[in-house]
Amino acid sequence: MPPARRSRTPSPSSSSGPADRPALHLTRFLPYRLSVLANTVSHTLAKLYEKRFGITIPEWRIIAVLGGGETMSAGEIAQRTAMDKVQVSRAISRMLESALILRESGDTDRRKALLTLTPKALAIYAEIVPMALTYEEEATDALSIDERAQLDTLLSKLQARADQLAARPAPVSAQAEPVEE
Amino acid sequence: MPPARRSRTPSPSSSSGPADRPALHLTRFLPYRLSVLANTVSHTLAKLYEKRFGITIPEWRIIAVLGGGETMSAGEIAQRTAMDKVQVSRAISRMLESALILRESGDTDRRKALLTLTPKALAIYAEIVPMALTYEEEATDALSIDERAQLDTLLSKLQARADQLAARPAPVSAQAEPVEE
DNA sequence: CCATTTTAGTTTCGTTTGAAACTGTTGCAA
DNA sequence: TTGCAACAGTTTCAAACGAAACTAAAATGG
Repeated sequence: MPPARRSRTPSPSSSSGPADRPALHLTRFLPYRLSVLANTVSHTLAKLYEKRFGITIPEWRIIAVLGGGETMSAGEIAQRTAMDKVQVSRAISRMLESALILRESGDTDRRKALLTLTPKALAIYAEIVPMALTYEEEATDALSIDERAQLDTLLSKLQARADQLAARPAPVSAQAEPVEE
Repeated sequence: MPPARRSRTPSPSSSSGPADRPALHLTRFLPYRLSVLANTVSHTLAKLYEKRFGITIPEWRIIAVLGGGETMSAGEIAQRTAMDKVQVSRAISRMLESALILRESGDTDRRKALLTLTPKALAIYAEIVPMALTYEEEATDALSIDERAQLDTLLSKLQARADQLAARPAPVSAQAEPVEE
């Protein structure tokens, strides 16, 4: 079937009629497409990581940011991985159990715990990074050099805008009023 | 700060040394970027939908595909929304409770239930679609016409490839062996 | 026909999630 | 100082999730 163009501005001339209602095709709707794509990709990688290393995506992210051997606090990890502190806290306790991470409380500030990867986790890092990069390469191997650059630009612009829109307080207009008209 | 280029192929000349290890910066890693972006967008929309209409994203998706007034089965909805049947089933039972959907069992095949939106849901549809399109417009308003076309192309290509990679059975090589060393 | 398999959808169960409450620690200000 | 607000991180609780088991109905085929 043909891609069925969306009718955002049906025609300035027409004054009414059912065709005037703006239509929405889910498969052309950006948030939907992003969600499905990100889901597909994450799910594939999650299975890969789980099968090979027995770790989850949050754990992988932590390994990714600590993989250089640095030490940082849970809060810093949260920032760098775009996860919230609850998620980080839980991932860390799993990693403590599986001896992937080392925690020692800082002496200057006993609230902050200093976290470092164990050699076991560093070994995973060494092996998982090429695996992740290979996946990324495969996912984009149908794209030209130009397209990859475009993708980079577009994702950055969209993320910046999405952050703005997320920060904006809910639009003043309609709030929990019953649907009228 | 400069975009910090990734060193995939550090230098063909060097034979060893710590700098040879492929590095990975999460913020440059496509799956991570997609996940964060999709999350930001979905979260913003979810709050919007919840505040204004008291519905969740799965419910919104169902409304979106039935919004034209069509009738279809749960399975068909699942296909069109890329949700699995469990998710659809649960969303439908919520919608039955809140009188957003009507279910009548088909006479030719009593396994399939025919689902239709109630007028209440159609009213939501009429109001939510412009809202969704406005969000989409705002999210992309920093993009040129060309860039929007590029985005469309890129998302389609990436999704197609991601689907292939997801369908592929896990790579033959390493499976659940412990990391040694 | 009856038995078996397939299909549609629901339920169950264990896990994951996110928001909010909570604990302990530090910084600040009266 | 001590009292209070801010901060780092954990726990709790209820909702949401996914995989697998389950129920019911239709299709298949012997």
